[in-house]
Amino acid sequence: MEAGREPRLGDVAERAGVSVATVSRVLNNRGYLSAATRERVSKAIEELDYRPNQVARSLLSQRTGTVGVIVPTVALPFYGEVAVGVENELAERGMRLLLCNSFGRADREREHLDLLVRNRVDGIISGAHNDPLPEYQNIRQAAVTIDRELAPHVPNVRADNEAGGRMATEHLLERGARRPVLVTSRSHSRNLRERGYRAVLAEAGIEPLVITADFHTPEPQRTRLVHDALSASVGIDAVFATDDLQAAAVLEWAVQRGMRVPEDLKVVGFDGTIAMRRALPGLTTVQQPIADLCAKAVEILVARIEANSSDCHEEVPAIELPVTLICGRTT
Amino acid sequence: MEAGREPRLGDVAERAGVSVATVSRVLNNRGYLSAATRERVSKAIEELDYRPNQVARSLLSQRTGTVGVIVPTVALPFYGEVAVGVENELAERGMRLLLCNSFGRADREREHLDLLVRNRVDGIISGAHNDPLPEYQNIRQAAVTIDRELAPHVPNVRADNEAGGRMATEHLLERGARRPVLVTSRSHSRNLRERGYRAVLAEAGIEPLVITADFHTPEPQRTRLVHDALSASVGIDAVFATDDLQAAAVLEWAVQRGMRVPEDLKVVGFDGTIAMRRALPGLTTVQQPIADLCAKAVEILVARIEANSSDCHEEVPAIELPVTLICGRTT
DNA sequence: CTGAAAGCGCTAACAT
DNA sequence: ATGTTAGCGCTTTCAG
Repeated sequence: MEAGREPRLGDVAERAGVSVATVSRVLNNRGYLSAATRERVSKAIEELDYRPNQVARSLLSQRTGTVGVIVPTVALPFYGEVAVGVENELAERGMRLLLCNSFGRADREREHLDLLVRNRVDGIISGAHNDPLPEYQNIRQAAVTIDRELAPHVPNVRADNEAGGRMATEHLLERGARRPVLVTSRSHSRNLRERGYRAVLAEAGIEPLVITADFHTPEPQRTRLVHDALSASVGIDAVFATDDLQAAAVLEWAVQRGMRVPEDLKVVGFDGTIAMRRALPGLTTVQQPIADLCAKAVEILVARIEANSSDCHEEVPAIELPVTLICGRTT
Repeated sequence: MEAGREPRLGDVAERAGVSVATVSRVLNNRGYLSAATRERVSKAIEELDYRPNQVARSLLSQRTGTVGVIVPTVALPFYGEVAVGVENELAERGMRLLLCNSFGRADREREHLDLLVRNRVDGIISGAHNDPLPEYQNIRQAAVTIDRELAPHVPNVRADNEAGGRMATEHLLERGARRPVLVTSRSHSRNLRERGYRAVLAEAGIEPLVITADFHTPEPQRTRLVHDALSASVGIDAVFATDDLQAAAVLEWAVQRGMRVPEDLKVVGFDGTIAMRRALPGLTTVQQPIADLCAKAVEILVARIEANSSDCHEEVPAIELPVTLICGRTT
């Protein structure tokens, strides 16, 4: 065998004194093999430190064993944890994860999508956070979203956001809040955390107050946006922030104004990622079951890959997993 | 063309009434083409929404355009940001990123490494945090590490950790600290942040005090470890934590003991990731130039891939990039 | 039980 | 200027 080159099936065959077909058979444990050849081939594989070329296998099998994951950015703890969760589930199945950060930019997501198709990934998990791309219609691979509505026929796995919104708001009222404000990324009727918040306030006869600071606004503008809006509001005594980083901005505002938490201001966040729980252990938050979300998403995706039916055109209801309120010192 | 199948070069050729070679030529813009054929082929490509099969291309070109990234876990902001930085740099070069989380477990890293080789990645960037694996010797692909010593001939890109340790410690002394403690993951002579800390204390004639809580200890044991060690020490008035999450644990300890920060206890962290700066905007920290580290790492890796010389066996000095002290309210 | 050969989708000689 | 063909490394009939 020539040096400086990855060993091939032929190298193993030569060394073991058999044909490539035989080597392939012991590799895949298929067909009848005499114990003697099996032994000799295994030894040759070992000695050459041979590893099958997955590229060649993929070309033949029409399966890459690779899944593309598109998220805004794994630099944010929630998406980082999602990537980890998905990677774990895939690894258990011997599959791999191609990482795509879209930064909430449609053009980036489009490019990534194109690249994933060219690389013939078996499936795509999207947690991107911009408006649905029409390009998703043109692709043949299976797709599943995490916490995102993409299209009626694309399965969406998410936390029970509305229940989470209700729990957070009810909790604030129970702790004596008179005027809980919502701080969220974007306000609209499909914002389920907002819907939970509004439902509870409606029941309590309290006027809602919503502050928005888009997810993808660069710092420090976003923090400034939140702080200014909070300062402009009167009689605020509690905040439900729809993610923990927004909650952090609220806490910072309170510190700068010399307000005591929770006496003067109560705060509840959302997500409860490992990183944020370590950064702000005192924060009351609604924890998403991220590992479960990922497990479910991968389970569904793999099932669709194996079904291989591009005719998955029926509508599918969203799958919602339960959240947990974690009480800290901020309420 | 048959339905439900990705279009192939042959489908395009048939539609355009030319041979596959001609289609390949317009795709790669190689050789002589008449404007007319070029036109017709482009039209066929467009109409079929044809995308070249990268798997087939890789098999032929012996290049996958894919790089494996091994980190402890992108759920932690520092590694999440590294993954984003690397992905960005790769995307600019039309390359892709295969994500591997090792969780500090040697067996996971070994499995990932094996998988990456089987997938014939062009190169590997490792930021894993356990002891160097001997398996790295047996692989032919180019490798670069970020903030990790792997082997003398593997380039290591990192922040100037020692200078960072010095800056943090000097800053604490300037602010009036008498007894700054070091809280770190593991204490040893190659811990450069610790070295910086010790150097400054030696110059000031102060006895160092080092508390360790391993990076990979699961919660809540790690936090408990830190808190107990802090409580057991007397006369502490300042802490240099070698990462921001450790710093958060220290801040939490101070809160629980009713200590004021920075009056009773001054704290400096390390990393300064976007997520942690949002979570704890008040924290004084030594910021790593993560984007620059990634840019440098990818630049070196790509150069080595293109050199294609498996004879990169010469020793290479570590590349250190400057850090920045960010002053917050905790000092 | 094992080997020879076709072919996965593409590119690059080599022809014409 | 374009077509024919071999071959990238592997799996899988089909023979023997």
